[in-house]
Amino acid sequence: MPTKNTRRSHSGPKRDAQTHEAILAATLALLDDVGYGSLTIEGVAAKAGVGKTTIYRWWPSKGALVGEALSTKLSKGPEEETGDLRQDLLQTVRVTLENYAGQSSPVAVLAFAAHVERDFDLLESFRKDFLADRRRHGREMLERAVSRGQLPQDTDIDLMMDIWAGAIFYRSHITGDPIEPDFPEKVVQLLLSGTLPRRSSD
Amino acid sequence: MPTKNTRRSHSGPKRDAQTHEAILAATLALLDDVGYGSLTIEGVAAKAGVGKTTIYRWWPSKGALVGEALSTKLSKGPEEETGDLRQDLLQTVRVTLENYAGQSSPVAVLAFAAHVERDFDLLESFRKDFLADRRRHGREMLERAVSRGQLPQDTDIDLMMDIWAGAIFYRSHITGDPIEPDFPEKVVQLLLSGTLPRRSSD
Amino acid sequence: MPTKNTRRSHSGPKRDAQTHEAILAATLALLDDVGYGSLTIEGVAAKAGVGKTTIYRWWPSKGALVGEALSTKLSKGPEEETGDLRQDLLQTVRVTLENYAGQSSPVAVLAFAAHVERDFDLLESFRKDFLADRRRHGREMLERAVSRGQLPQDTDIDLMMDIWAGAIFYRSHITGDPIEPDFPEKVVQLLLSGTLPRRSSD
Amino acid sequence: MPTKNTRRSHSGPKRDAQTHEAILAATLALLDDVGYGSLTIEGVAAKAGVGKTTIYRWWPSKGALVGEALSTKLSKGPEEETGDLRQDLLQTVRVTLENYAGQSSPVAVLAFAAHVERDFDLLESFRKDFLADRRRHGREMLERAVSRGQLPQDTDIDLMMDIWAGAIFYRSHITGDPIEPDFPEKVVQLLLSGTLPRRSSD
DNA sequence: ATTTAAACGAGACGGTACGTCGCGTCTTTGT
DNA sequence: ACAAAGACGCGACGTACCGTCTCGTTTAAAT
Repeated sequence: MPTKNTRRSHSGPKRDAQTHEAILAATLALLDDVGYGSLTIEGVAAKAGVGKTTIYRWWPSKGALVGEALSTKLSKGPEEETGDLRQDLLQTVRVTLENYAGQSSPVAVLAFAAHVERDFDLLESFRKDFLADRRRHGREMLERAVSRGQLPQDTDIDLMMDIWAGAIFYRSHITGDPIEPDFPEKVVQLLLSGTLPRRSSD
Repeated sequence: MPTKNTRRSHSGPKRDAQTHEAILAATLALLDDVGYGSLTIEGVAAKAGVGKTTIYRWWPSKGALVGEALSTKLSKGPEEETGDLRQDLLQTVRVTLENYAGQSSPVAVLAFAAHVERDFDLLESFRKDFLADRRRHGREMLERAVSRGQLPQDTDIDLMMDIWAGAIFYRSHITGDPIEPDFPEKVVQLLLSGTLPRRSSD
Repeated sequence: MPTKNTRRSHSGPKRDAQTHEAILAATLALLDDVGYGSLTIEGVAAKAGVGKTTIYRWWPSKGALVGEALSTKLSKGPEEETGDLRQDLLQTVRVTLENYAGQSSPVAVLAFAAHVERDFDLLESFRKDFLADRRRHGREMLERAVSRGQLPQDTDIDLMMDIWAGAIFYRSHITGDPIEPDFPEKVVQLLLSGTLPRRSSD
Repeated sequence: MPTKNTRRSHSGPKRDAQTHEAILAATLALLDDVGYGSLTIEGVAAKAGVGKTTIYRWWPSKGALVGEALSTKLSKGPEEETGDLRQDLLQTVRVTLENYAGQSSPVAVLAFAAHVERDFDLLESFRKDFLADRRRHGREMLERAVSRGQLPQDTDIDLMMDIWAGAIFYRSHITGDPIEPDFPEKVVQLLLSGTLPRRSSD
């Protein structure tokens, strides 16, 4: 069965797909060029060759616009799962690293998150849509590891995710220290075995 | 007739200590009320009963002003050290938690950090002064633990600090999930022993 | 003894005279160039090399700005009076002609009047200040003529003024017919003696 | 299936007479409500229940639309002529008074005239069609009076018309003074006999 | 004790961007 | 097929703050 078009009687959004994409592209370009704080709707409009009105018609605020633009860029997780906990964890950490510290406009995530904190509506959709989508894979992967007995029944999955995401986020945006290629391995090692020496083999 | 003027100023540039404090206090108050993004120099000046000029005389930018205001609020670490690694770590994590997720204006930290990312001069002093001051205690505490043999020689101290600070930062500012009272214990436990079950007692 | 505030009447408007004049000049220039309807505050600001804010600080609306600009251009009446009714009337009609149909920005008067009709505050000041100032001379001149017996006691002075001003206004702005040099004489002649032939000499 | 649609129009361009009238009616209604300056095409379209496109299809500009709307409201002159100059003049002045100062949307005439001054095409048709139509009756009436010897051969008919129309226009739109019921009589008296006392009877 | 130079409050200034409104054109959609 | 509905690029609106710049007025230090 082809279209199950849910549009009722008529009209619908009627929005111009090309224009829409031009706006998102201009937004991402300007995030790279000038950063979130200096990004202006007028600037996006000019760069996209579009009227300001068109932007305001579809996005209620700069935050919402940037949020959608970032959504199109950030991965929701690796595609495959090996069943090997350490390997799967490593894959997931690497995706997070790419999302939060990759070369292309990662800086904006911080400013976007900052902006979002004061905008309740946007905060809702940021957490419900954006974040939840990107945490789902990791959560399910860990849940499977628990059910397979690779992790204890009482494992705090949220804590694990906050630790790896937080470490990446904090290092890349707050301390600014370089993130070495073995950073994901180290994080995974610490997550699994901690820092203290083990009596027996690891 | 005794002066009702309590001013006592002296050193270097003739700046008025009362005025200075009124500005910082107004800044902190407005951070709480309206957030970093909506904080304006004009607003601070009005709230402090001060001319804009006076603010611009002493701080080059909104970021610098907020940075100094936050510095006066955020702790540099616990005063004492027990020598018990787990206890000392717990104390330090709790201070970080208070700094980043305490009730009073913690939100601004995120926005401040976001702003700072595009302001190179400010970024420098933020990392060299503000952050380094607040990381020094934890680093030295961990270094002592290593030298006492409580932690392996090759312990990645920066990684440990990024993990606890990042977890707190990420949960309080990004996911927004509640932080339970046992959160520091859980973080410390994971930092020390990881998630995997140990063969022998922990 | 508390400080008695020595500030009493000072500060005042503190406005920049040069800027003020540049704005009025730019306004008059643009009235000539593009007309009242197409005159924009942004245009005036740009031409005067001034921020929009400065204009809005001192004038509440485009109408008020144009009103003041026109006030500086339009004469309040001839300086001298001969006592010869026909001559004095002629002088006054000629001033009105120059005001309403002179080469420099007379067109704007019509549009200004049109705008003013929907702006009650501006209408008040237009009639109380602008118009009254420009009608005073004619009214007093005619009153003196009445008291000298040159005109009947029951002369309707307002009607006379409306007739000559209206004729000029109507011809120059509504019908657009050319106004010949003898137009003032013809108006004065009609005002004094009407159109019908007189039994005796005129 | 027979149409229950009562629309019947078709001649020339296929324009819908009902729609056309609805637009003109909405235009007049909005002229009264908000005035010429605040009248918008979008407002007319909304009030008439019509698409903007339809308006733009038939009228090139707001001025043209208002011009046509006003044309349908303003009289071209009294129907009968008595041959008594004073009476006929009085009738004509009264019609002009009703057109320019009557209760229904007279204000718009001024604004329309103002707009028209900068729109050359519209100005042409305003003067050639609208005005000429409404001045024809007065002109012909006066010409007949001249040919009957009731007025001198060299009477300046245009001047007479400008004087009564101008006086009405000026008083109602510029000075704003009230127009008493005997205003037409006074104007006619002055037009015919002037202000100066006559030696013999009037 | 008086002078003097700074720091101060106030706020005007030239600007930039805001978010809104209406323009006149062009496209889609439903009857 | 036509016209309503309305999206579009555009330009001006009037507002809020920016950071700079005079203005007098304190006020503490150096005469």
